[in-house]
Amino acid sequence: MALRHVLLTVLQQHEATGYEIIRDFDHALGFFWHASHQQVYRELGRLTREGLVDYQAIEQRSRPDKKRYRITDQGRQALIEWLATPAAPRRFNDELLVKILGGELLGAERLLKEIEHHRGIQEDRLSTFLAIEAEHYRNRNLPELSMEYRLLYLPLRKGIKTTRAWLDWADEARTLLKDGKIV
Amino acid sequence: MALRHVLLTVLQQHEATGYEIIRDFDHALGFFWHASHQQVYRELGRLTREGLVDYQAIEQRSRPDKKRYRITDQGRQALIEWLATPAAPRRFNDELLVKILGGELLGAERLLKEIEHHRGIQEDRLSTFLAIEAEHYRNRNLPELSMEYRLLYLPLRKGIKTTRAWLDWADEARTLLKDGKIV
DNA sequence: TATCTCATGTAAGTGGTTACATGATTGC
DNA sequence: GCAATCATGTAACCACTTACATGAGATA
Repeated sequence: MALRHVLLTVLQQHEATGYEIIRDFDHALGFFWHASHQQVYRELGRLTREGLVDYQAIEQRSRPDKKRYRITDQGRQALIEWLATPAAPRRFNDELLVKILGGELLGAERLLKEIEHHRGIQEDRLSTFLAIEAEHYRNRNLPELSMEYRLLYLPLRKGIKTTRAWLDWADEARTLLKDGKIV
Repeated sequence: MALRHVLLTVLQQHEATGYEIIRDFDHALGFFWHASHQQVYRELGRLTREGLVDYQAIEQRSRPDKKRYRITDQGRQALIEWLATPAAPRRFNDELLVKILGGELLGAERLLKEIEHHRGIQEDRLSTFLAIEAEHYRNRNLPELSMEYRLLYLPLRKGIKTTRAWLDWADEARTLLKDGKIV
């Protein structure tokens, strides 16, 4: 039930339409949260019914009306309560590791190929992160930036560090698989 | 729909009861996959109905009968097909990072406290991983170990590297938050 | 006396994915 | 002419969590 808190957090920073939030999930927000547009619209509907957000309808020609959402006092209250309760540690399921467990059936060569495929994706991620860092944060005084920007720096740093750790692990995996030490 | 493939992978290595698999999820398997006992029993039921696994009932006094599951040829076939199709890259949702985004409302001090709380958990994880590595893998020739053990080494290494990256990030976060550069 | 381990399940609810639906405007 | 962008939604399905249920034997 954390999506609602993501939405409240975003709306606490600035008003937004569902469409805009969804766009954010494909960009900056997407580095640490994913949600489909169906989820976002549904949750915004619920939050409205429960009085945690409200919206101003903006008429448009030849398009569905925009709904510009705002957090309400009640919503801000709920957000503060959530922020104050410690998050449960995340457990995550990693398909690639399962495939490694099944590696005997697949064979070292095909396993390596799969890992290399993911390496490509991770390398792209890292370049994206580094480009954002170079453009927005390097050679700048953090206190000069808006609070919203500053708060995004820690997630970005986390992305950089964990992606590097992943690539580092992939190097090691490659060595162990190529030497036939594992499969 | 990947839980079924985890179950097939485990059963491909050796026969097991649902109970035993659940126990594994709390131990070695748990480092990269989590599933509740309800999920496991239900999925084993489905796999049986679909003919991908079968089981031998073992009568017991004063306890529910054990069901010792085996993978079938059809199941092995399904597993091979799944192994051969590349996994989609994982996207994951990180509550802690959302809280950082909402950090303005919470304040740097409470944010730090929350991060320290998670640090404790991650440090425990790392010690566990290192203990397992020391006991089972360090100062050993990998090829001497059973295939099953060897295959578990890569996930373990991944756990070690990513947990270290996490702790490393937490150090940085602490510095930035303490200096008041972020919040 | 209480908790843990063994060993299996059902039921209800929430969260998330996939597919379907509409329709004008802008850029290649 | 075709795809992408803007802007919203419904419906069906699947995954996962939480709570409830049983009951003996072993250990503290």
